[in-house]
Amino acid sequence: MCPQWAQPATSAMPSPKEKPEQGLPLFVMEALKSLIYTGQLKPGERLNEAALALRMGTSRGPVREAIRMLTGLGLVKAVTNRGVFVRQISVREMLEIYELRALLFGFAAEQATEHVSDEHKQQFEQLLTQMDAACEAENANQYYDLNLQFHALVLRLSHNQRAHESYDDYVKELHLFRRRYFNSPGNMRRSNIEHRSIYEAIASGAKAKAKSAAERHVLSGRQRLLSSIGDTL
Amino acid sequence: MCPQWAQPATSAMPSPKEKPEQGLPLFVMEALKSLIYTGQLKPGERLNEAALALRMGTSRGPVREAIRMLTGLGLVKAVTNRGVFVRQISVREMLEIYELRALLFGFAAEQATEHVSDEHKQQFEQLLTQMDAACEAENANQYYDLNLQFHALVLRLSHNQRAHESYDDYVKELHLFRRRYFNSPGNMRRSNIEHRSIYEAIASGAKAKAKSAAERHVLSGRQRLLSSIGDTL
DNA sequence: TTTAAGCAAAGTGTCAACAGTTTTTAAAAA
DNA sequence: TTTTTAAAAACTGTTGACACTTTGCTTAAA
Repeated sequence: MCPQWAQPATSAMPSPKEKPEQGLPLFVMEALKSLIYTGQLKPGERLNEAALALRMGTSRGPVREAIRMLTGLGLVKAVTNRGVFVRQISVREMLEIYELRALLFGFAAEQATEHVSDEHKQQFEQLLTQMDAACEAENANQYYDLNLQFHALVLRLSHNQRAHESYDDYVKELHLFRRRYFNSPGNMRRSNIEHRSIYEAIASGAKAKAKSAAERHVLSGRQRLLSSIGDTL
Repeated sequence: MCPQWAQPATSAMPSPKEKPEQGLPLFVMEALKSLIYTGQLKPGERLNEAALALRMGTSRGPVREAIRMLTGLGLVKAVTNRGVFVRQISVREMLEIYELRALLFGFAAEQATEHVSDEHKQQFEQLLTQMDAACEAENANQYYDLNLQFHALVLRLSHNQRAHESYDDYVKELHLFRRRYFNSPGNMRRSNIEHRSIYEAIASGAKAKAKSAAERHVLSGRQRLLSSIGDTL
C-alpha cells in the first residue's frame, strides 16, 4: 500500500557522512521515520538508543531528541525507564481514522470543484489512464503511487493547505496498522472506477456529488481493507 | 477565549520538587505548553534552553527533549544554531483551521444524534442554562469554560475518539494566533442561540440539521474573530 | 560621523560518563 | 522439575563539559 515499500529492503540507511547541516536530530528523525514506514521497525517494536546511535554514527543525545520528535508526532510511544515503542493502532482507531479521512477527502473534492482548471483536468485524465494501465499490468506498486498522486491532486485543489497536511497525517497514521495490505487487481479496478466518478463530478462542478463520491471512495477502501483482514483472521 | 487565561498570570510554574516519576522531559514539556498557552511565552518568542533549565531545576538535556516534543506537536519551530521559537500562525492558516474545525464539529453533531441519551440531554440543557446565566452576568471566562464543555460533550457523543482529539488539536493550534480574543456579551448571546439550535437538532435526531447548524456555528465564530481583528487593525 | 573589522559574550550542538531502573541469567531452595 | 532469590547485564535518565555558531559590542579606519 506504500510506494517506498517497493524498494529493496536493504539497510537503506542514509550515510552518516552526508549530515546535511540542518541538525543531527532532524537527520536521525528522518531516518527513523523511514525505518518505521518501510516496516524495518515494526509496530510494537522497541527502539534501542545505543544501537541506533551506533548505526547512525552519533551519540545517544541526538537519537533521544529525534525520538522525542517522533513521540510528538505520535509515531512512537514512550514508557518511562522502559524505552519507546513503535506505535500500534487498533482496529477501532483504524476505523475512526478512515472516517475522518473520508470526511476530509469529501471536503477537498467539494472545494476542488471551484478551483479546477483545464490544465488540472488534463492531469486528472492522464492519471486515470495511467492507473487503468497499471490495473491491466496488475502492477500494484505503480497503482499505489498513481493513486497517491490522484488524491494529492484533489487535496491540492481544495486550496486548503492545512487540510492537505491533516490528510497526509491520517494516511501516514494508517501505515501503523498492524499488517501490510496488498491491493488485488480486482480492488484496483473497483477503486479506479470510483476515481473516475469523483473526477467527473469535480470536472462538471457537481459539488454535492463530488463530495459524496469522494467520501464513499475512502469508505469503500476501508471496507476492502476490513474484509482483507477478515480473510487472514 | 480561554479559561486558564483567567488565572492570575503569576509564574504559576509547577514546583520542580513534585517531579511525578513519569519522566522529566514530559514534566518540562507540560510546563512549556502551559507557558505557551497562557501567553507567558508569546508567538515568535525564542526559548532559551539554559534559562528554562534553570527555571525548571534541571539540566539542559531534558529541556531540549521537551522542546523536541513540542516541535513534533507543531507548537514551536526550530532553526539550527539559532534556537527554537514559539510558532506563529498566519491569518490564512487560522482561516483554514477554522474550516476544518467546522467540518469536524459538523460531523460530530451529526453522529451525536445517534448516540444521545436522555441523560445527555439533561447535561445539555444544564449547560445551556448555565451559559445563559454567564451571558447575563457578562462573565466571559465562565462562558468560555462552559462553551468548552458544550463542545466537548458533542464531540464525545460522536463516538469517534480520534475526531475528538483532532478537534482539540485544532482548537489548541488556534491559540497560537497572534492576538488574544475576548468575547463581547453580544457575541456570547449570539453564540448561545446557535448552541441551542444545535442541541435541539441533536435531541430531535435531525442529522442534517445538526450537522449544518454545528458547521455554521464554528464558521460564525470565525467571522466574529475576523471582525474583531478588523477593529484592531 | 559612518562603516568595517575583530573581539567578546551568549547560546546551541554533541558527547562521554555516571546514576538509577528494569530485565535477564544463574544459582539455590522447595 | 518448579519456584525463589540474588547477582549481573542491558538500558534508560541526567548531567556537566567542551566545541562551534551566531550575535552584539568595541575599536579602528575611512
